[in-house]
Amino acid sequence: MRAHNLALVLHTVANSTSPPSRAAVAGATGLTRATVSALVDDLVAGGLLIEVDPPPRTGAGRPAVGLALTSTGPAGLGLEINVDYLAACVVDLTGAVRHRHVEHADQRPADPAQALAALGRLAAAARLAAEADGLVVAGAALAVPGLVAGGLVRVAPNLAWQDVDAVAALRAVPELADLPVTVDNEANLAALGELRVTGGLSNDRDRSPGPTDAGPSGNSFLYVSGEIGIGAGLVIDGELYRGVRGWSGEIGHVTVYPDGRPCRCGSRGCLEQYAGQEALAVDEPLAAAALGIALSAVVNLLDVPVIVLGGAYAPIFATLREGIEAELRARVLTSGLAPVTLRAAALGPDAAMRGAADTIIRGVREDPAAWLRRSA
Amino acid sequence: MRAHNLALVLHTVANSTSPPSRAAVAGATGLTRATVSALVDDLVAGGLLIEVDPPPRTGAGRPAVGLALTSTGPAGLGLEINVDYLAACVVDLTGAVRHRHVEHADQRPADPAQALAALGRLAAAARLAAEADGLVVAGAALAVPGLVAGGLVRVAPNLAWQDVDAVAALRAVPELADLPVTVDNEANLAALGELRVTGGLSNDRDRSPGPTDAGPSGNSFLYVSGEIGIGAGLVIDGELYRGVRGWSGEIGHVTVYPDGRPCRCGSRGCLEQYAGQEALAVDEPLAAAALGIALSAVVNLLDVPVIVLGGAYAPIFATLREGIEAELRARVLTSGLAPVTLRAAALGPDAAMRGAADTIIRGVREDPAAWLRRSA
DNA sequence: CGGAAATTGTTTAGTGGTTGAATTATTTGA
DNA sequence: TCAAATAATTCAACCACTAAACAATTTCCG
Repeated sequence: MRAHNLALVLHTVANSTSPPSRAAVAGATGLTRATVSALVDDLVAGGLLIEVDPPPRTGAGRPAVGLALTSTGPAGLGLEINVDYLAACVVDLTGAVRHRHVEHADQRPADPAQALAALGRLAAAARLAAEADGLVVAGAALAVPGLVAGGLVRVAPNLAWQDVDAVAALRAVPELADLPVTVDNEANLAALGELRVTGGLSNDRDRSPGPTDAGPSGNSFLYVSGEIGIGAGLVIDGELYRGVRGWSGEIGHVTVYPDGRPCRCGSRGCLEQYAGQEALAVDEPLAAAALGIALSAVVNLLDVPVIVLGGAYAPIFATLREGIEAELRARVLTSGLAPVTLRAAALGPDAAMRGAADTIIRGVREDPAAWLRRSA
Repeated sequence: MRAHNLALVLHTVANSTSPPSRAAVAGATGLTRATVSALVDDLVAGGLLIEVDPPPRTGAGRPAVGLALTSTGPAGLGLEINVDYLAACVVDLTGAVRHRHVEHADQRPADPAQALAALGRLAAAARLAAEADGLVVAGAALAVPGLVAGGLVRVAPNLAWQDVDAVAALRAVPELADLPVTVDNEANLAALGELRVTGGLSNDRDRSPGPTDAGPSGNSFLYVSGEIGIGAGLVIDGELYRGVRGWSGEIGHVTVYPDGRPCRCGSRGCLEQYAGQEALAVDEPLAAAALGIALSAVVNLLDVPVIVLGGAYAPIFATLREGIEAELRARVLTSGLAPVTLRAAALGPDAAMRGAADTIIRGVREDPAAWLRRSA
């Protein structure tokens, strides 16, 4: 219960636009001022919150003390390995990117061990730089362009990887040996990165206890990442849906034209053949129509109100938009009742890396009690 | 916290195969025997649990007292209105169907008010019969073949309904005036009915605190209901996913052949035109292929491990199976890593009605504290 | 200016619910 | 017949939250 309330308080502070007072937090959470005081004291002592200059005064009464997330506490290490670059970044509890290291190099000739060793060096450097700033790296997450299951990269076609234990390889680096490390699909993590930047702050779920529970749009969207392959990350009410075995989001192999072009996956008419980077370069209208057909299926099945186009789609969003929306209008059953919002990704190529780092700080935010135990 | 633990204990008892003792519940939940004793006493006093004959002895020691859900406590009233019948059933806390009333009659000539009045009479009779057995009906849920939003039936094409306030109509019946009533889509509720009968009992989510959290299949499946239209209900980890606005599951209007047959929704090539009841009667192999294509999209997107075919598909499952599976093998990216399980629905035409009743008793199970307050 | 009102934050007593240990109850087995 | 084993209850202690009083600090208003 204590753990839950600590998270609740932290969450409330994080989602406030201006530094709230203890009393404001109490009002927002429904807890007593006394309880919030006690919880806040713990969070301050544990280095998760700091007291800051009070927000501009409003009326009579003793002046409030503002609360904010610390920028010198736990941090997340976000890593990414992709076809033509390696990257690492450090994000602090406030969500600010504190360090960012990118190394451009074609990874395809390298074998997995080489690539991961190089990434490990990058990660170690980022960690060192972060700790010089007083940050404590709480964990690392790695984004890969492939299928991940059980902590293993099962297959990453564009890297020519198969059954690679990336976590073990990274933890073999001495400077990272003590860090908890996870791996995840690139599109999934990019979706989380997008969530943090756009919808992440206004959390519709724990709004004040209104009577109507017909949740408004909330933080729900499908992030579509157009690279050589096409991946998607589905976020429902602020939470990433990974699928039962972690293999969700393979929108690239949704059938668009049943008897169409053969795909490297063995099937025919996959979206990837019509809206992948190669096809995109040749025929944009075709890509838009194909995307529209596949996305209509998603909306019909899942009632997702927002679709975010990322990766290679983001820069050419304007030219794709109309073609996609035409298909959505025609093919989504409920398009007359409420339209589907289509927009370009806010984050550029950093989305996956940022999302990876975010999973770490999200972990701290959701279970601050664990962090307090650790730093006690 | 008390409320949470009450639910936890009730859940543990409900999901046990043989009547567990208080000590067994304590072991399974991680609570102390003392705490469980106190909680169980409340649940027994409130009429949710009963003490039953102990399970067969195992060794030395004081014999245990078995615990089980009462069959004379709260009950759910499940209602269904469909093209050619009205139905009502009463399900008790154990999940047993205690009463079942079906009235065959074509509803299309009737206007919504007439149909709902007739259903109201059926529901009132069912409630009366249930209360004669000592049951207390805790609420009612209605299944309709249409789109539901904000408690209203927005559109039910096969009933020719539009913006019907079915809840208000039912509560206008004097015998039902005091009952909480909800409405939901037929396929959604049928999926819940299926969940209760098959996967509902073995709940993978609160299994003992093992280290690996790579959840095994769990209670996740897509229920596809083939009627005149085609609807789907998606269950993820034992929970129904309704979509942000409650409009998920419209698989009938997923595009299968982009330039195919025109559909009454205004689009072209919708699944419904190839695997709806009319198309089904004409060309079964075509229906199977179309279903296979649409279902492949679902699996690629959501990584759903199990697909359940219900409604008109259930009786002809054997003839559809191979055609669907061929498409799944070809079109699902991960079909080589783990196959998709295809099976026929276990419940017949009662599925939606049973699922509706189940939502009510699920409500009681998930918040027993509310029930105790009420019966105190 | 000075006191009343307002607002924040802390202190203190009280309460609900859980834990842990000791106790009672009831059986099997030597 | 007594020891060991298992089930359930009792009771004191404790933790975390609540409610209400209180202290601190400001604005408002005469």
